[in-house]
Amino acid sequence: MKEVRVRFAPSPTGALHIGGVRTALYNYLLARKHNGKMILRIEDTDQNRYVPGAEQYIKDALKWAGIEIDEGPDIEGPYTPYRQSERKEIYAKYAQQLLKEGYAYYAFDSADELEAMRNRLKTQKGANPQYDSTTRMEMKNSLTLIEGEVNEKIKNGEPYVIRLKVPASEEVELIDLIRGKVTVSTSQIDDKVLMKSDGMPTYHLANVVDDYLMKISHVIRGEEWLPSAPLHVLTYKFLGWENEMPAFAHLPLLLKPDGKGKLSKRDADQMGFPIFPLNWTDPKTNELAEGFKERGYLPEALINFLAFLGWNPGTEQELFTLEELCNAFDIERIGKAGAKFDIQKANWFNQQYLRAKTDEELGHILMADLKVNGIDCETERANAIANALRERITFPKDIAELGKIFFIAPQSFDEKIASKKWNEEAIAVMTSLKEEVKKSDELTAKTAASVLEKTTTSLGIPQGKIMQALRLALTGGASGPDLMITMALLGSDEVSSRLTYALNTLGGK
RNA sequence: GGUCCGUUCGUCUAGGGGUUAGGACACCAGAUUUUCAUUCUGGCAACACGGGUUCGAUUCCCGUACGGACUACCA
Repeated sequence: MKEVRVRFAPSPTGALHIGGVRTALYNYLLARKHNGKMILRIEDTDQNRYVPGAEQYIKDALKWAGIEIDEGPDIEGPYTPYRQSERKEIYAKYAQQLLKEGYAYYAFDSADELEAMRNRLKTQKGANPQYDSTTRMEMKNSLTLIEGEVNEKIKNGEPYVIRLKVPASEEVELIDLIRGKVTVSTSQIDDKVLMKSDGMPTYHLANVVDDYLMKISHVIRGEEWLPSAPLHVLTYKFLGWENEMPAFAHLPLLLKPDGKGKLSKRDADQMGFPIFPLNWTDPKTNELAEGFKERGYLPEALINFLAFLGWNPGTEQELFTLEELCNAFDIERIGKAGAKFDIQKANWFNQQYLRAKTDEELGHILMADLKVNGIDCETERANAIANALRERITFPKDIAELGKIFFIAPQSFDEKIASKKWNEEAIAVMTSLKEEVKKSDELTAKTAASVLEKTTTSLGIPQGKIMQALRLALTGGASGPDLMITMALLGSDEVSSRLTYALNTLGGK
């Protein structure tokens, strides 16, 4: 089998979209599965849309996601350079070849002239106005102008583009690994611009030339490229590379969570979830878009989630490490239909991966978060708190959020619970408990339980009736980790003082 | 409008000519937890529609509907 070489070819026009991460991931998975190579190619042929920092962002994002690049802009490889803007002459050379062999032609039409042509054709019923075999002879190009005129214009520096001369009516066939055979008539394809007037190639020329030169074996890209894929096939043929053509796989799109359509930043903003892997500040508007990373998503969780949006292993295993994904991945098992982006499922994955961490790892996160707020905590205690909280967290920040009760005594109390549970019985138990608790110097979950039991039985009050009140007094809230563990973590002095405060504030004596 | 692609629970999906159409998320209920969460058990819930082909179609074929992508000197 031919060496598997795949490429992820983003355009540095802004932050990397989450859908782009998935495309990169599928490429990476295929490469790793077959011990092949993953290539990063920067498609920066549109100088107008170039955004400084975007390329670095893309690299950083892939790195964070765990997607390693084997060849790319700053990783040595046999087919440098990997930035298309640095390969201008290469494309020009192949454009010349096409020109010479009659597969392409010069065109001098201005933007206004093109628009006029489209407007003229639009009025005709059902017609699809395009620059193609039916219209090219009415336009200003090397097919309609005499040779001398063409040379003159070029010599005079008149702007021109090079267009592909698409045959009038031929069936172009393409085998897509996901969709099977796709057939399109060339009558539906227009004479696409290959070289722009600024001397840069368009995507259509550049991707074909580079994929061929870089010996790409599989082109895995979004479904939005499917309509132009036949054009690319045609280009391979005209360049004489039909036999070396890569295999194509067009991925289903990531759709909006509700309604239909491609997932966009707007949707994400509206639904309150990120769309970019990392924080991104738009250099034009200075607007900051929070990334998945900063929001607290673990890369392994996001990757696992993304992998399952459009692909599945056919087994009932849901949790996959990146390595397991590499082994299990199979293009054949990619679905055909678009997948709606359900952030709840992503949250679930995040929870799974977060819980799988050790107390030490979680404790470390807690300590770091506390430090930001000027709170110090010993490692051992942080680990114990992490352990108590581990089943209740979805994001790393939840540990500090839920764990702050261990460092900050409640100033106020949940009124609903207070009115419901803070009664005479509760007051009696708390009053007694605050004294009893002081007697045991080492408060553990076990001793806390026995002290509480002793107190309640001596007062003849069932424990269940005052548990909520106790939690309220200790934490100010109605939910949290195991109460006995909470007491142990607080220590007898703190328990006692919080009970005192609660009695003073909520009433008692 | 034209071209291409698609359509199994609310969501991600498995399956595939004869199945009680399976799993996961979410949701709901019960159990456990002397509290909330966790956990466990259970429940709700799907083959877009119409024609064929066939003994039999959710599965194959054709239409229809619906949805999406594309339709630039953007990628």
